[in-house]
Amino acid sequence: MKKRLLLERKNYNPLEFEEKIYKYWLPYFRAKKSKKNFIILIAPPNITGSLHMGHTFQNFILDTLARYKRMAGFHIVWIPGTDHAGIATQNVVEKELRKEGVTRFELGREKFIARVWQWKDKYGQTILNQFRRLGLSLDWSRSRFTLDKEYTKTVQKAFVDYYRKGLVYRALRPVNFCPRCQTSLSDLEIEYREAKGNLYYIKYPLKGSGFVIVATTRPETMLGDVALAVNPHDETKSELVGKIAILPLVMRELPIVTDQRVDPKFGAGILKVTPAHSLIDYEISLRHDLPMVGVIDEKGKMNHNAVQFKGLDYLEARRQIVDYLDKQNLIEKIEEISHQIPLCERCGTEIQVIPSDEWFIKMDYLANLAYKLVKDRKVDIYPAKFRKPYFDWLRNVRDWCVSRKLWWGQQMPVWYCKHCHTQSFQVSINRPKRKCSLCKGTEWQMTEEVFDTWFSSALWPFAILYKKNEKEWYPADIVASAREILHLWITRMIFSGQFFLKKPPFKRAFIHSTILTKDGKRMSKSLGTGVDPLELISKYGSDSVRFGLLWQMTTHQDIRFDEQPIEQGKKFLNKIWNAYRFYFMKLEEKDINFKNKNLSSADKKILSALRSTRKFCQRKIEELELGLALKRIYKFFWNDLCDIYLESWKGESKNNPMVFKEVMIETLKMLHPWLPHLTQLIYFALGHKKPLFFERWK
RNA sequence: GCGCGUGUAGCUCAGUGGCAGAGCGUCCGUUUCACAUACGGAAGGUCGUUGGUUCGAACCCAACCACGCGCACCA
Repeated sequence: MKKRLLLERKNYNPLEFEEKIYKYWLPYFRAKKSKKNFIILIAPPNITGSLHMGHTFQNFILDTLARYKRMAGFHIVWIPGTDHAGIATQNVVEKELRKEGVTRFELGREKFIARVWQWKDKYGQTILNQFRRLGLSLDWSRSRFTLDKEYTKTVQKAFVDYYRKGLVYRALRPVNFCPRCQTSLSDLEIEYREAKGNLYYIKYPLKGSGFVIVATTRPETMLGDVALAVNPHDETKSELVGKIAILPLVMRELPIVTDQRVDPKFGAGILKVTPAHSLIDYEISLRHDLPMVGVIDEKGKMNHNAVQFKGLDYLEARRQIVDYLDKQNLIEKIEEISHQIPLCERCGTEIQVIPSDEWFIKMDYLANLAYKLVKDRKVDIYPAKFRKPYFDWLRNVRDWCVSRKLWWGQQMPVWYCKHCHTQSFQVSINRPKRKCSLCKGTEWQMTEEVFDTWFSSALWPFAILYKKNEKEWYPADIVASAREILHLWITRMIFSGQFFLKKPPFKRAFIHSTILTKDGKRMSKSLGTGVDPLELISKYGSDSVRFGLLWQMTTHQDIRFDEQPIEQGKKFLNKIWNAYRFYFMKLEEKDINFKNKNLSSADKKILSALRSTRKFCQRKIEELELGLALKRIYKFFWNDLCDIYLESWKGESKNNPMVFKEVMIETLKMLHPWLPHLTQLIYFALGHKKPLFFERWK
């Protein structure tokens, strides 16, 4: 790729060169230990899909930063990887099976997992190849997967460690349960949908005489009622406190208690307490020492506590119970309301809250760790407006349910006695040698439960950046994340890192804006509102797309996607290409006297503009205001350099060729983080043989 | 309900107290020897609304309206 190339072509076509240039760079992306490392923690994409706008945007930001830092003298460490994405991947493969008419249960655990590995081999690579197409400066020789052997071991060890330090417990507690996925879910894996429903006002007779009215949207759970509750400050209800109500259908006696979680303005101002099927009710039951009576099982069917309704689907049970109550004249009225229904984030099935045997991590100590690190600025959550939601979440967080009854994930290092089953367990990586404390048996079986995929993600920085007695790149300088996984991922990495390595896993967490559709809606594959970044790249080239996205980037506002700035990017590439052509032509035409030290006024102006632009950009890049920096460079290039300075070279010119030369190379360096492929190509054409990112910004 | 953010040209957005800006789009003109993916020019705005502070407000303050997001509730 010589000078000739530049002179021959009046126009630049990015698609022609980008992939070749990327291949040329690869060996130079190797991570190595250095006194001046700049370490980036990648967000490993799920193996479920292909590159979307969010990945593209996030990694363009990081790559631009990486190239800038490299040109400021740092050695970059940026290691790629993919996430097994437990429930998400399991569901995609299940969907595939459904087309073949097979369920995962018919296939069996082992065969099913083999199927998922097949999926992983096929699609896990796809998304990484797409990262290459973006031009990211990643060290491919160290790529990791969250389910590789070493990683799994790290995850299991971490759990054992938590257990030994007393942060893990196993409990029968109501949890969010997806009847289709057949697993528990954390609060963060649920989404809500607005739906119309009925609010049933039901008469509960009082012991002695009279009755109270209780409103509920879910009459079928009333068979699990163990109390009624009113707000302690609700004077209109105070004479009820201490009385006993009778649960219709089963005639159970229900004490009437007070609890502040009751909203006196909702419904009839009386809450039926059903600890087995509501998290709030469960909390109330702990405060009042109430039992838990479950009536719905994990398939969403009524269980033996539901007397004559046993075996019915919960919706059918609701219908029959309302029917029964109505015949007994116990329905006061039915109101139509609009309320939020909890759905499984991954499959859309309505969530049931049911009691289930699960493993929990105590959050108070860990939440406190995470809180302090950000409060003391040991971790910079940036922009600062995300600090408040971070603190709020940690203040209110519940214990973390980390067990999942899925098949795809890291198996928990928990062993149950073959005879006593879940009554007796050991927590250890290897098969326990101890005797069972109940039956003295010595046969242990590893549990089929796996970890919440976010439990493993929380250990990502630890697993990929830290190795004892070897190269250590922990902690990272920066991680970038979408807003929606602030708690799911960022927060949990912070306390996990601090807990295990006594150091937070990164110095700065950058929460970048979201790319929305042109009408400000969420981009979603299923709604068909997504824009495929790869299509854009094959239309305009990677540099143009990078330009277009970064051009629109701000740190404080979401982006409404617009193809136009990408188009503008492509034109800009052409403008740059031609500016360098012009430079060549002039140098060839003129017999340059390099000893000339005189500067024209145009020389002085362009040097000054170059300096101030560079200074401005350095400041803005550190603030991650890449959009502002890019706009400034664009303006400098088009107006100061092309419109004024290059024009001043036309005709008779008193400009100094040395200045010309310097300005053109310095400008090329300044452009490189934004337009890496093009600038590298021109750099070659200028006669250089090394990667442009080895140059330094002055 | 609580919190965060946004509202500036047809569109996407810059603009932190001193003459309202950019890119695209639109209209008119130009193939002049780097680039028609270019160049020259033009039209286009009650800066969400109301009030306040100020010599002066797009910018600071208050209230309101609209939109987006997060959290909680969702019995």
